Amino acid sequence: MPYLYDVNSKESIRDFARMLEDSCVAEALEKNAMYGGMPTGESSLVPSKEYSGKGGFGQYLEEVYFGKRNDSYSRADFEAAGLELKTTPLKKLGNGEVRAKERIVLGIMDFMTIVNESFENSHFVSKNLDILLVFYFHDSLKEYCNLDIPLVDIWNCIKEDGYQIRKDWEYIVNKVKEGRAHEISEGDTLYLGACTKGATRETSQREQPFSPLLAHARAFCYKVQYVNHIYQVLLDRKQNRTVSYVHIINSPETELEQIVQNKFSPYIGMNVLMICQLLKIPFKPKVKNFYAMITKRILGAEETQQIYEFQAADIQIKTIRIEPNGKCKESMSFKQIRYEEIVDQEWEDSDFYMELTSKFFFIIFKHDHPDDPYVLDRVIFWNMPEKDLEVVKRVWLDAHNKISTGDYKHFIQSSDNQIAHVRPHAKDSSDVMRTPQGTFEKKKSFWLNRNYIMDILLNA
DNA sequence: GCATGATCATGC
DNA sequence: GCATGATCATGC
Repeated sequence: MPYLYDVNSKESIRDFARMLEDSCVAEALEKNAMYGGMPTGESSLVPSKEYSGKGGFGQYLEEVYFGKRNDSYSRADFEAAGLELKTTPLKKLGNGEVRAKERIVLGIMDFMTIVNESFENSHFVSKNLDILLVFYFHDSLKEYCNLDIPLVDIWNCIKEDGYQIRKDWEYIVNKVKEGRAHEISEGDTLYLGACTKGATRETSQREQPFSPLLAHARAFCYKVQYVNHIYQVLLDRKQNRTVSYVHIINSPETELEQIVQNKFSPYIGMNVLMICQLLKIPFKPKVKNFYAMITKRILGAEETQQIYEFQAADIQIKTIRIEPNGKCKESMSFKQIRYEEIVDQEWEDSDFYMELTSKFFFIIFKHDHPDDPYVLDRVIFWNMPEKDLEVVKRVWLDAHNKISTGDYKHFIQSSDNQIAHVRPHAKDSSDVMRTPQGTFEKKKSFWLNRNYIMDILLNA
């Protein structure tokens, strides 16, 4: 069969794939026909079998657009060229901004053999060096051939972010080496994550080499935050935009956490007013990005610059205030619950899970007297341990089930001591949101209990 | 106008 | 003193 691309050339495959950009499969095939025919000589948009579910669009694309049959999944998609095809869905937010809808799953981990691999010679690197990304707008009402494809490009994570990808890989593998595969969490790492694999917890338990405990089967993935970053970087390149970044990690030896601690250390013990004076930023603690701005400046970025790692991993900067009694005052709020969306979501694809498996950067202030200004006590990086995620999963499932059945009155409360709770988060009590039942209910959010936040600080 | 980080007000 | 519901303030 004549291909319209050279199966041995990444560039050729990419260029062929790029005819999908700002277009859709149906349109691109028409364009291709004008240039000399279909990739396989076929002219049908109808695949040999019906594809559906996760990965369905990818399989459809391989057959209908690239003229390949999906007979094997373990081989690289374009084996001869060393290129892996990944279709990745996007969604539009209410304000029109575009976000990745999901993580990109990169292949399952074998706990038993991975402990003998080095990063350079790893299965991960050999399989995922170059990935051909086809970003499309998720739309369950459209046929695959009509899905909008705004961006197509190759991502080489080693070239772009090699130092941190390597650290992430080694962090995950080290947990297996320490006999702690069952404690791996997607929140452990910045870009490369370890997401769970398998339908249920019960059927997805695997043995690990250095512990008798079974661990949840896991796959490497690009975390959803990193997928957002990839999309943004590739889009900026396509549109010839340049963004000014300050990189914290610039050699294999640099540790994000260490550098950040060093940069913050001169400011520990100072009150916020003094810090603002030194950094020459106005003291406006009510401004929404006030603490993000302080962080940026302390880490050496100008107002118009971004800290690369914070943006690429979407590290959540949160301030915590400790009162004279040693306790923190408030619970920590998260995004409001979209009642109509949550009922269709699985826990591990939910907004709350994505937020909780981000890395957190806590800026902790305290004061010894209610009238004293807050003093910077310390900063810590944190991510939620796997066992706590399991608890929050129950809170989420409870909310998920209650929303599905139309019960908006009996969510898990702070006093239930389940790490997280649900409570109102709105402009006022008339600020409501549509539900799957077609009614309107007060806007609510998930919150992390303030007791839990205090426990984190005590143990950190 | 809306989302969200922050904080208040009430009542047990 | 704390949980819970409610609301404010600001940026985009």
